[in-house]
Formats: sequence, structure tokens, C-alpha cells
Amino acid sequence: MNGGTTLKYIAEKLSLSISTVSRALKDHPDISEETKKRVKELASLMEYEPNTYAINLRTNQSKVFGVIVPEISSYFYHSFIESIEEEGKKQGYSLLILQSGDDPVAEMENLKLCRLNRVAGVFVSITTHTTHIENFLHFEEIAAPVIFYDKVPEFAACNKILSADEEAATMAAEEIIKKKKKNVLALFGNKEMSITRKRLPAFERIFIENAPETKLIIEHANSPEEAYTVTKHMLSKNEKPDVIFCMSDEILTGVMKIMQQLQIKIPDTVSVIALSNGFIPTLYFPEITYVETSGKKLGKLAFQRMIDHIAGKTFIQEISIRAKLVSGGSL
Amino acid sequence: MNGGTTLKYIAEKLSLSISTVSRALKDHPDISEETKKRVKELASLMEYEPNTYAINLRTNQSKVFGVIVPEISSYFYHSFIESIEEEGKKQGYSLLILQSGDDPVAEMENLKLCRLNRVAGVFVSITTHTTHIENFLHFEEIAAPVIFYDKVPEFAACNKILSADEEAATMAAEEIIKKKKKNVLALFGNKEMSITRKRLPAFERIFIENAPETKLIIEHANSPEEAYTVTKHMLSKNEKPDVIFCMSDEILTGVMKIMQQLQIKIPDTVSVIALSNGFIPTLYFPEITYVETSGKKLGKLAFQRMIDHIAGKTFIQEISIRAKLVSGGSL
DNA sequence: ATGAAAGCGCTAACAC
DNA sequence: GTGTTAGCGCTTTCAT
Repeated sequence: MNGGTTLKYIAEKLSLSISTVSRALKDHPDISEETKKRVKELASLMEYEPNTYAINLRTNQSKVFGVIVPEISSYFYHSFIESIEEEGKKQGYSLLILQSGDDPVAEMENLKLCRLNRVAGVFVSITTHTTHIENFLHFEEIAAPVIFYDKVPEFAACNKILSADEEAATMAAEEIIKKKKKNVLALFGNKEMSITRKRLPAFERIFIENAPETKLIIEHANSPEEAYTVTKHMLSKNEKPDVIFCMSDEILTGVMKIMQQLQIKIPDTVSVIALSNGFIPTLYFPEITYVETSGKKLGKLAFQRMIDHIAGKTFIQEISIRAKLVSGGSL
Repeated sequence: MNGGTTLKYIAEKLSLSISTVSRALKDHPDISEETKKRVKELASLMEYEPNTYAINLRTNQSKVFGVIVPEISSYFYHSFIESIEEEGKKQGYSLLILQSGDDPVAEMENLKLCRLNRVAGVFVSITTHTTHIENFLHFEEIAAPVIFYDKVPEFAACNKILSADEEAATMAAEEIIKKKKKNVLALFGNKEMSITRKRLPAFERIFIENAPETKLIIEHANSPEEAYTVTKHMLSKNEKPDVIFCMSDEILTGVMKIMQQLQIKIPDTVSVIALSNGFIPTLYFPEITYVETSGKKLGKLAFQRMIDHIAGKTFIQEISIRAKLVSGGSL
């Protein structure tokens, strides 16, 4: 295995003690230049690599971060993972990717795996059913920092890195008003979802405050199919919306399907605007105007917070990334 | 850390030796039922968890698989990862996800990381520039099994799990012929890519053999944008294609954009068929007919091969997953 | 049926 | 400047 070169082996070859070799490799000041040179030469010749597990055993820590995601197959989450991976690599960290599948039981098992792997820290987006986060808090006390991202516990005091949900919804609403749309169909996800609970009120408020005359119809859809159906229904009415707002990529895909089917001209007949992670809107023509909530940026921020935390800056923080309007021509 | 319960701790509490405790926990036949019971009770009370690193250190192996992907942000790869993750979890394996970004240097670094982490095996999709795979072969000799998937070395003898590229291209071609299309625009990716080199000849051959009268135009596109441009150009000609074949999701997105822009009726005016990993085609109306090359299935197969390999079935194999036609209404 | 001891590879406190 | 020793937590051989 691994060529199997160990400190012991090098020590024997050079008739030195193991500790001398260890220190030489670490440029310990006590060791003579001469010895250092001999040791390093042989080490590189033998392609010596320290045994990670021996080190982990001693330090009870590993250079691995646990990343718990509800599901990998979502543009948002894998762009998050990608970003953590890139940042981590620079500092010698690897990633343990764990899927919770929105199941609190799996989530706890994953947390346990993080403990068993003595991870240096955990990034977690909690499931929609996670109510108790004591386990995470406890984990943080006895094991390693926990950074919550995206789906975070609502009340507890902990490190949270958030998409700018309110800001994004606000920006979309403002853009709609700016474009003088009067008849808004706004599609949101499941009412229980935390992102819905954030995006919806922020969205509504802008209209109430800035354009109370707007006719605003709020609908909820739990899947692209539901979004399709709801939209189809609304478009069949006499008074059609002049703009459709989609809370997420998932909803956008459902809406766009019926738009294509009915061959509705965007933005001439009906405009479209969405909140998105940034890939889906570019698939259509015209490209859909959207407010971006980027997994990549979120990842960078979460990673930085983790590094700070590890470096001892253990104060609690709640950070949001900035939302960004990307104009596509659909509004 | 971890509540910190160790064998030693349990042993002391129970006035037993460490080895007795270790054996009791493993149901070793030598140990009396009485002792087993006492040990197990205390262990579960203390939430004893064996220290992974100590075990890894002794066994020089870990229950972790390395997964090297060119990029996480591709539906194909993350569905592959997802599938490996699910299968692995059942057997107690975790995943070390490494991105090569299509860079051979990063690829080698990732392989090294796999070695340092004493992974139980490596799944790798090589970069387009990887020419030497000695390192992988060497790794396999000294460390752990290597399963190549998707992008695999062409000539070397090694375990390969492949998408059914030829079969998929063949099926698409046959479907086109079956639908009596006479004027085919076929868009392929970069000529150097191994999937292009497999899909293109298989696709062409079917027409030559079964429908030589078909007018077949082959074009290459390296990006959605290029696919868009090429398609736009071809659609502006007098003799328009009656069907467009897209080698990949990437190309499909480019093609669909211009189709939407020109408001071309699918399949009435022009039909579309693609080879796909299965998500993108469902975004459009009508849904695009495609031949599926599923990352998920590939993952399952690759995982099974890995398990077999670890179980000692070290013979070399080259396996392809079956392609599947999914009808969407676009052809 | 149980215990003692060695060793996996590494680090660090403590000699000399 | 270099060596000795103990120990991280676990498994396993060899006693008893």
C-alpha cells in the first residue's frame, strides 16, 4: 500500500531515530542541516507521504468537511458543493458529501457519520422536517463547527449563511412594478417551506406599499406539474395576467412548459420573471429575466465563515448573500 | 470529542481487559454471554462508537470511495454521484468527491488524495487530455481497485463501465428512419471527444446501411452557442432539415433556443431527437424524444463492479449500460 | 473464558 | 542535535 514508506523505514535506512526523521521533515530548528538534507532526500526518493490516519488518530481531527445536502441533484446544491470543493482544495480539505433526501433520520445518520469521521466542520442545509437542532448544537460543542446554509433553523442562535430571499423577492417585485405590470400571477412553492415563508411576504409587501392598485394573485405549487396546471388554468381566464412570477426554478420549468404549449409570446403577451440559481432561465428564448440566488456565492461565504470559525472567531453570525438581477428579455 | 467513549474506558468501568471488551462487542464465541451482555449494555449506554481512524490505521483501509469527476455541475455526473452515494450508504461507504475540472494535473492530485485517504476504491472519469493511465494502473496494484466510468481510456486493459454510446446513437438513427425522415441535421460535439468518436460513426453507419437515400448533414458544435448558430444557419436554407439530432444535452439546449426563437413547430415543421441524461428534454413542450444514457444506471453498475472487485473478482471487464428510448412527442 | 502485549504510523514531552 | 518513551484506539496473537 502506498509504496508503504514510513518514518520508521527512513529512520532505519539512515540509522536515525523516528523522531529525528519526523522533525527533520518538519524543519524543526533542532535538527542539523546535514541531517535534514539526508532525510528529505531519501523521503522524496521514496515518495514518502505521511499516513493521514495516524495523524488523524493522534489529533482526533481530519482535514475533511462534511457537507449535508437535501439532494445533490439540484443545480443550487451542486453549485454549492462545487464551490466548497474548490475553496477547500486550496487549503487541503476534502469533502464528505452526505445526502439527507429531506429525511430527518438520514440527516441524523449523516451527522453521526461526520462525527465518526472526525470532520473539521459541517455544512448543513436542514430538511424541511427538522425541528430540533439540539443535536447540531451539541455536535458543535463536542466536535466541530457547524455552518447552516440555505435551509437554516429559524430561531436558534447559530451560524447561518442565507440566500438573500427577501431581497431577491423584493427586487423581482420592484422590477415588475417598474415595468408597469398591473396583473400579476405569482407562483410560490409549498407554504411550509422556509424559502416560501421568506419570499412570499417580502414580495407581497412591495406591492402593498408601492403599487396597491396592482392585481396580485398568489398561487402555490408543489411541483413543476402543479405549476403547469395552475398556470394553464389562470391563462384560460378572461382577465389574463400580464406577468408571471416564479419563486423557483422548479416552478419556472412548469410555467414555461405551458407557455410553450400555448405558444404565448414572451414578453409581448405575458412577461415572465423568476428567482433562480441561474441555469434554467438561460435555456429558453427569450432568456428569462431572473433574480439570482447563487449556490456558488453562498458556498464561498459559508466556507469563509467556516475558516474564520476554525481560526477561533467563534462568534455567531447570520450572513446573507446579495441578490442580483439578470435581465433576459422576458420582462 | 464524540463523547470520547473508548474500549479502554469500558474495560476499566467493567474491570475487564480491553481485548475482552473488543471481542464481546464483536460477538466472539470465546466470550461468555454474561460478559457480552454487560459490555454491550454499557457500550450502548455510553453510545460507544469505534474510532474510525484507529481502525483505518490498523487495516490500512477506509470505508470511503474516491470519486473523480470532470465536473460536478453536470446532470450526468451528479446523477452518477448520487447513485454511488445511495448504493454506498447501504454498505457503509462514504464518498470522497474530487473534481478534476478536465485538468490532468488536478486529476493526478486527486488520485494522490485517494491514496492518502486509503480509499477502498476509486471511480474515475478521465479528462479529455489524459493520455497516460500508468498512474491509475499502478495505483490499482499498490492500493485499491480503480473503476473507469464514462470517459475511459481507449486501449488499456482495465475495468470500464460505459454508457451505451454506440447503441444509443444507433437507436436514435433507427428511430429517425422509422419515422421516415429524409433530411437529417445531426449535431455532434467536439470531434476529439471520445463520446463523439463513438456516437458519430454508429449513427452514420445506420443510415448508410439502412437508408442510404437519406440526406444526412453532420455538423460539430463545441457549445450550446455554437449549436444555436449552426442550427440557425441550417434552418435559413432553402432545403430545411425535417429532423434535428442532438448528440448531447448541451447541444440540445442550443438547438432548442433557436427553435423557440423562430417559433418552429415541433414536430410538425421540424422534429427533434437527442441523446440525453434525462432532465433537459422534459423542460420543453413538446417534451423532446431522447435516448437515455443514465448516470444513475451507470453508477449502479460501476458500484456493483467495485464491490465484486473488492470481493476478489478481479478479472477485467468492460460493461455497457443499455440505452433506452424515451418518447416525448418531438419526433 | 480472559488477559497481556505488540504493533499500525505518527507526535511530543522529556531525557541526554 | 538526537534518542527514548509514551500514547492516540483498536485488533490480534499468544499466553494462562
